Amino acid sequence: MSFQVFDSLSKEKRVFQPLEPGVVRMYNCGPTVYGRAHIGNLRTFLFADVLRRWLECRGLRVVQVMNITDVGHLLDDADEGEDKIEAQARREQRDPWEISRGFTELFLRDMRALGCKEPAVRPKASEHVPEMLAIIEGLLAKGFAYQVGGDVYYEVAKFPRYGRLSGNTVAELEAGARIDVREEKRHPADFALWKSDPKHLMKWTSRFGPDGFPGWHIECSAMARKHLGDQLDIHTGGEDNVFPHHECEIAQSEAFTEKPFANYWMHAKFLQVDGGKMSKRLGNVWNLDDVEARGYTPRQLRFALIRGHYRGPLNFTWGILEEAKSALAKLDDLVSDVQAAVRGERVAPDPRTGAEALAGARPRFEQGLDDDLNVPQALAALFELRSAFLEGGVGRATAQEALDFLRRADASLGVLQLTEATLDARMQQLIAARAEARARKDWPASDRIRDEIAALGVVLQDTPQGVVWRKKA
RNA sequence: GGCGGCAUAGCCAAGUGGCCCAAGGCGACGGAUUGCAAAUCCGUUAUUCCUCGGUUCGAAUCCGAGUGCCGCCUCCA
Repeated sequence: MSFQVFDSLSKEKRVFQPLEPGVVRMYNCGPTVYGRAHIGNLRTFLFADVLRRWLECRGLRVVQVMNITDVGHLLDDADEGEDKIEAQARREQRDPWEISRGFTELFLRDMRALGCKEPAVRPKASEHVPEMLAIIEGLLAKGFAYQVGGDVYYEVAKFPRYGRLSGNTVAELEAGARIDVREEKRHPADFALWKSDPKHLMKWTSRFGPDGFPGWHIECSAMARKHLGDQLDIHTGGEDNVFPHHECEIAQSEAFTEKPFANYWMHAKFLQVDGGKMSKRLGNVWNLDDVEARGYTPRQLRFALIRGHYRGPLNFTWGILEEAKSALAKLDDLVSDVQAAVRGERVAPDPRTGAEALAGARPRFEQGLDDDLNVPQALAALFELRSAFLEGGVGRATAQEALDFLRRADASLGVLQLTEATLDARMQQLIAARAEARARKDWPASDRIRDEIAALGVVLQDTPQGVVWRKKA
């Protein structure tokens, strides 16, 4: 079976085939660091992380590039010109560079907390201005761009494929006619490659003047090209990036290099909160701190956000997080039961017991992820394995193989807890003390100790085979 | 107004022409286990896939119409 991905450009599932055998060049549209990443942002980046992990599990070397947009993301794409980071800086009365540095730090911390693997490169827009200017010059030379005073615009009419990704062709944009006409532009859909404005704080000198700064779309074209070359295998982003951002990137990059830009475009569906768009007004723009303040761990959030298919809508509520927490605890139990069986605890007499269930779960898991990252399918395989082991038991040899499988499952999903839990001396003492109390049938004392143990995060179960303990996340 | 997506049990969520009287999860209910248990286990929980037509030997899956919801076109992953 081969890995299939849904390509939003061709709008069909296609077998994934890297341009260079064995290597995947992947560009993930990263955050604009003018604010704290919220759970909607996080969903998109978690999708990119799972994608990267699965490609690696399939034996491919992934060169993952995720940018940080720290300059150039205009508030208004129709170009009136305030930069989002500068706007935030003005609100906070702080230096824009300080704003972007601060939120970049927070973003990286969130990514680490959520178990996202570190990309090979995290380029910053502000450090790629010369590369952007090089593309702009090239586009001017080829006649795809034109200069008006200190501004440079891309002329969409010159690029016939404009609109292929989003369906917003030049003709349809005219029909829609919601773009403000700016006198100096030749067509309302033309977008800025470079702007000049003396009031700007983050600005660069170029032949277009001393007060220049880049347009929003050019940075990704420039960074992708610098770090991955003219052609990428995969380009990802949130669905809101389809238009205008990615449409414009294609126009810039392909006009400049005369080669197809990305072979596969993958877009994660928007996250909703309480059935609608999250909004500052409703106060439901949650971030990782809010989630933790409610008593949930980053790992639980990760599970909740990757549990559904990335192309399906996800309606976030505190309820689904609670649900995710319960479900994840069951998977944790599966892991610790298998680990115990590997140690020879609570194993079935026949070492091969459970082998059939494992033989069924493994391909189901793989086929799920191979089918455009069908995480729900892959997870179902894990839950089925759990039921089968509980019902029929697991032998020691099978347990060892199952543990290898779970390691692979975790390598791709990043949500399991595979480090073996151990009990410290104090905990062992408490458990022994409780056993003693139980032997004396001193139930009040036994229950008191059990509560104490529970408060320390360990749950005890009395089974016919003795006491089983589990750490609860 | 233009472009696009989605509608499956109480809830979340796979499946996209026969393996489906529809996976998996959460919850609920019943039972088991237990000194007790909020812990654990077992069982039950959609003859049906938004509605109405159509295509087909056969449709949740294809086509048409309708309804509802969502996204983009303006900030946003």
